[in-house]
Amino acid sequence: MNQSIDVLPDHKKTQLYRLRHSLSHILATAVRQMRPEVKLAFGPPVENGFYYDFDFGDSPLGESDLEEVERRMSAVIKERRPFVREEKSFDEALRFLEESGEVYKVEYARELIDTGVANGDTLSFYSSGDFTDMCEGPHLDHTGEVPKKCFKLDRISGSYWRGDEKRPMLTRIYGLAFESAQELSEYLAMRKLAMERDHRKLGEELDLFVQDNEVGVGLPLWMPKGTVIRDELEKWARETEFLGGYQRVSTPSVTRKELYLRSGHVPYYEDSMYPPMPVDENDHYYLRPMCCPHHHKIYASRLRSYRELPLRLCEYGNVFRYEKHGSLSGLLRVRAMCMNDAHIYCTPEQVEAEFKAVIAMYQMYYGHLRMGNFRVRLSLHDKSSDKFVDRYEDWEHSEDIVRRVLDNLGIGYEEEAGEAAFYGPKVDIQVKNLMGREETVSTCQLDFVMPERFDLNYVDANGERKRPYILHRAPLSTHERMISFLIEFYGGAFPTWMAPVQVRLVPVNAELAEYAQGLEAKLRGAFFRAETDLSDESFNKKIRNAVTQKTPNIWILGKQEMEQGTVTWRRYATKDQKCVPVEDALVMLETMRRDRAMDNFADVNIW
RNA sequence: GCUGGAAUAGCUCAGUAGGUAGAGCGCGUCACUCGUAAUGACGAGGUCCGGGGUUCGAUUCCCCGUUCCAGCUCCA
Repeated sequence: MNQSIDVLPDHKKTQLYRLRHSLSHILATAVRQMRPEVKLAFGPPVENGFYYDFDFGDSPLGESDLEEVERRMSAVIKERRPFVREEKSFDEALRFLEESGEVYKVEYARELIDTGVANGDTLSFYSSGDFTDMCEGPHLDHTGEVPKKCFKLDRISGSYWRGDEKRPMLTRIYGLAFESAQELSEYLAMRKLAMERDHRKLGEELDLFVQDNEVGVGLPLWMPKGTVIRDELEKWARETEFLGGYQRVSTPSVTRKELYLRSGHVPYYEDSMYPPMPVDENDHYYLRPMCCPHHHKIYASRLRSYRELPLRLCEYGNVFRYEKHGSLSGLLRVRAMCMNDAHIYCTPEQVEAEFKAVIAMYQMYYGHLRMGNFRVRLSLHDKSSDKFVDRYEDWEHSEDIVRRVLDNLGIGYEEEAGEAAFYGPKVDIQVKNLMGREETVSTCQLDFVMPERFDLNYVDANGERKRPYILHRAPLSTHERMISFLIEFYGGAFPTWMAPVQVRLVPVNAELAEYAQGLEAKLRGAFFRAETDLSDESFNKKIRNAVTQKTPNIWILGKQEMEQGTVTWRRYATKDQKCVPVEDALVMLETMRRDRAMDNFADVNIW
């Protein structure tokens, strides 16, 4: 969609870029053969391929038409049509587009001209055969340069013109394209493999969570095994927060409207909240979409001295957000979630150090979990939007603070305007899931608005009342989102400390059952989640079942082990095994649990 | 919320040119008692998503709804 005609950046000069861009023109050429009346919108190259947006009016193409489109594209490629660039003056360009009825192109051309993005006094067009499109290029020399079988139409879906839901809904056709047939098939194979790790699929297979229509959409039910993972994360957070000087609080999930009028969430974010519940005569209650106002109220419950600051209040709190139906997805986007929330109230002098400490905590968590596949986004306000509070100097000031913290820590980040919270800038950890959809996992926000709205203050050393700053932070995100990413990232294989079943005891035959159960009791006595396979299955099948469930540790018990007081310990991550005396094995397990060893990775040595 | 697609056994899916359905896995029973990824036999499971319509008859065709999937939008 980025069709600015500035000097071409490097990535646009690559052969792959030209290939994908040319294929989007070839796609449009084929589509126009089938629907001569079609109106063209944007058709850029994108990651893994290209797309083109069409307005089909009353005769849309559907999924079943893609095969024919692809056939026609191949025919165009065979014709070796040259791509010819032509510059048209502004007037000429507009006349041409208007005459061909390209209303979307006309709008875009006018915008390029009006905003001065079009440098010089011309707009460029590319023609290949009878198809001409306004386009900055570059393209292949001719359609015959498209390698054989290097592309595939992938999906067809809707998209709004200019990404604006108030404007017409267009039809977008996505294609995959690579420089060779082999790369395409490799990509397809990779994607197929990746889908095996889909948290929705694994969540069901591993019995982690379910959704039930009678309960409601976007309201997952956590099964016993999934709850183990939540509990372990929470336990870790409690320890980490205790060491970080946080204090735990507990606050309710429903609240009077008054609170959200004060915070400003009503009316600004009312659309994203569950509708209010009428209670008593004139009172309305909301399910809370976040915990902050409750924590602010705890802060405000009495006068605070500077000696108490920073005050760090934390809570794994349930929050409820009325997300749009079509955006719900597994655990990734839900309407009820449990958030690793905390609010830090501090003096202006303390802000930087506190922000730094929070970022350090993020680095610790992400480093430990080996979640290296994220980008850091510095989310700033956007002056042209009315979504943000209107306090220019505070924005500049607080954005500087956050930027400075990131710079000092040497953290690479990308700034994005318009992504801030309405009350302040934030640092977001952005992670892509298997489908390539990027979501914010964790966020840390600097808030200069709520202290005033809630009239929060503290008494400084001189006896004067001052406004504190507030940091909002959620490094472990919500259980729902974090665990959805962990499932996919780990392929469902959790480290021992988080695993629903930590040790699966597999007796070689029925005679060993009693011994196995004794060992299980011993493990459970030491608070390990151990299970014995007492089924009548073959030994091979028992191993297979334990492996399929991705149990991190299988303890195999045969006659020899019983006699020697050992276990044969098979690791999931490596398939290695080792015979270990029972007492030693217990100590090793204790160590793994204490250190939260990431033994789901093969390079982690546990013996 | 919007556009498109889908919904058949617990799961993955086949099928019926309109005459109420089948496989594999899983589950149950029995036999087997087994040393590192699937022992064998038998059996039980279905309002073919829900509601209307057309029809002698609808899982199949039409309409409406629900849910799921993909994309768009949104995302404190």
